[in-house]
Amino acid sequence: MKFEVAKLSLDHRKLNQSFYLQPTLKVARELLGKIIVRQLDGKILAGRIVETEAYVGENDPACHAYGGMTPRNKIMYLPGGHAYVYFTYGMHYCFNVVTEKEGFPAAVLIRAVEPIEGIEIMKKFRNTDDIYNLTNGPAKFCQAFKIDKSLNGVSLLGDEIFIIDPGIEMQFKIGRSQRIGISVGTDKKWRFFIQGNPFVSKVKIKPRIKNVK
DNA sequence: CCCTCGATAATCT
DNA sequence: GATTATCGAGGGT
Repeated sequence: MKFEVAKLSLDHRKLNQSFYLQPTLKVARELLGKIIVRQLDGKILAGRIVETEAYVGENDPACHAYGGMTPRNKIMYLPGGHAYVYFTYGMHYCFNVVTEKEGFPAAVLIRAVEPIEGIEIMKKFRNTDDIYNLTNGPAKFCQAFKIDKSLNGVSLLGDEIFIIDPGIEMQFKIGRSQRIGISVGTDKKWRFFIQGNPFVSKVKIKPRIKNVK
């Protein structure tokens, strides 16, 4: 049947665990151009990853694992190749790819993708027809792909959500900047994106206000 | 186009 | 009690 053929093809190109066990900054860069696939009720949603951010270990003050393990961040301590999904600002989800070996808490935040398949479904989930506003932000991507905490901790080698190599050479320049929306760790340029791609998020560097009474 | 601000609740201290 | 790896509405330019 049609669905099985598609599934076999996707399995063939699925990134394996050794990819995710690599250093987080490398994974963050190499995820650019890869295709993230969500299977939902027999339907496929897919998009090209165009923007990522790295969060690396207990010494990175912007990483959720800064200061050690908590109930929320324990998924980051799993071996690379798991999904880490968290809830923030009282209404949004963010999706991360866990990286590196078991016990080392690190992950890559998927900040934006370019819609490829299932675009009409994404428009419904996002309640907009503007294709440039579907997936150009970490919480927008989650809403478009129906990602919530039920995916927290699932394996990226499974069928619910995974990443594949498109198998064709794509030429692009990688841009980098400090990470977005954080108040610490702003000295690290650990945000990566495909330069010139129109589906990259609109950047607003958060103004630093500290010690204000 | 731009910028400011409010929403809204899990999470951690 | 404070903060938050965000987004969209609203109003000004």
